[in-house]
Amino acid sequence: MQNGISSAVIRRMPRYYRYLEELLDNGVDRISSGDLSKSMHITASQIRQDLNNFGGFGQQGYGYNVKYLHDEIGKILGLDQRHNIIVIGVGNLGQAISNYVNFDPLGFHMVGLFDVNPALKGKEIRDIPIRMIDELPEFLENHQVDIAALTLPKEKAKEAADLVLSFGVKAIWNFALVDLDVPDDVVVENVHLSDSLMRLSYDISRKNPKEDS
Amino acid sequence: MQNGISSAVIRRMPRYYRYLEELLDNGVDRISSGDLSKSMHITASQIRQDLNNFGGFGQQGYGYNVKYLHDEIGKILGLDQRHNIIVIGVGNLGQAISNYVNFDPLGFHMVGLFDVNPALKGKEIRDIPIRMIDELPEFLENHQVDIAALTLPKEKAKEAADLVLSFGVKAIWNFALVDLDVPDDVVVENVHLSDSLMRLSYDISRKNPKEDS
DNA sequence: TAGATTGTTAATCGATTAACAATC
DNA sequence: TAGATTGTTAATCGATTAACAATC
Repeated sequence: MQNGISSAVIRRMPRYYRYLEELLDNGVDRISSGDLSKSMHITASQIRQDLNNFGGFGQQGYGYNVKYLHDEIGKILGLDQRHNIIVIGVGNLGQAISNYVNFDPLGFHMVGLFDVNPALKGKEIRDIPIRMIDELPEFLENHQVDIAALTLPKEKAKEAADLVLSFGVKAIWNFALVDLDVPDDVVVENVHLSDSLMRLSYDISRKNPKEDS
Repeated sequence: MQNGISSAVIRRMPRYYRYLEELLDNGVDRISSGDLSKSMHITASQIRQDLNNFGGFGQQGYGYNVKYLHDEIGKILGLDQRHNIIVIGVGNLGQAISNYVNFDPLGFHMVGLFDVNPALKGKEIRDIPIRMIDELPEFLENHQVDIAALTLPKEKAKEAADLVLSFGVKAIWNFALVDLDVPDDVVVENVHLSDSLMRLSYDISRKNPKEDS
């Protein structure tokens, strides 16, 4: 029931999870905030503050047990629960996401693919058939869908969002270049690739300024 | 030579750009911070503060000229300059990015595709042939490359990064799940899709808590 | 001129860092 | 026990919001 934890903290959690996983893979079984600090380039203070938003996972004089902390962060992030995902818009990006196998071990599973393009009908990606978008309502009524990934042009993204929301989907992973207005109980996570590219471009000009006055 | 502008501000700039573009498309030619505030759900104060980091683009009593502001933000983000991109790792994600046409109008152009998989050799995406990675050094010597997009497994991402850096590439668009350590004059923009999905998952649990205590 | 809205300074709020007592 | 390192409070720093004089 922990509420109101700042999004700055949340943004760092998956990164902790990743580092801890690597430590696990390397057979490290304990780590101090000081050592983690060095490898992550974050202050030890921030690490301890971040973790203590969720509970005291460490032990004075010892540090943190890697496996335990890893699993606890996993639970915080909801990775102990299964999440079923449908992908709406099976263009290049939609296909890439559907094919991406690394999501499965984290509990995210593709269960349905939808498009408007009849040429795709019946094709399969990792054994999942591509369905036409008009089959979506029936599908949503008969399957548990936790997340809808929107990988379609922005003009169509809004209606797709409205459609899935009207069938009770509560989470949208939005790759379309629109900001979706959704009710309070729905969550949206945006992945705007061109925004990312523009920030990179900004940093490039800043580091290698041409002749800006 | 504007330096030290906070990354919180930079993170918002592409979004302003997008909203202004939409206003332009709709034939709107002036906008006040108050009106923009309403549609973007940001305070008017923040909008004015953000913009004034770069200069006074508005006019008292009038607001901002949409076309002018749009173009100025474009310049700030470096969109007035051409950026040549190579994609290393032409798997599903690499193909998706290579096919994404929306980057071109922003000045980002794919100029080379590289992979290790011989089966891909000679295939083309949008008229760009896929080359083998051992052709990369020669390519870098003969072509202007501004950005290297790394869309390959994390084990290979580090060596790919080292390789392009040794040939003078100064910007990396990193989709691999590693944090790259790079020299000071190199910029890295990370797109970690699974991090994004984990944040979404966190928000889902927060809004619809199961039986957490 | 009167009204509107910016640019900018000052006030508030929140996030990061530092310090240290608690404790394993 | 002595040493190490956490959890947590206090201090600092930075970002957001509010207010208002400047000015178109």
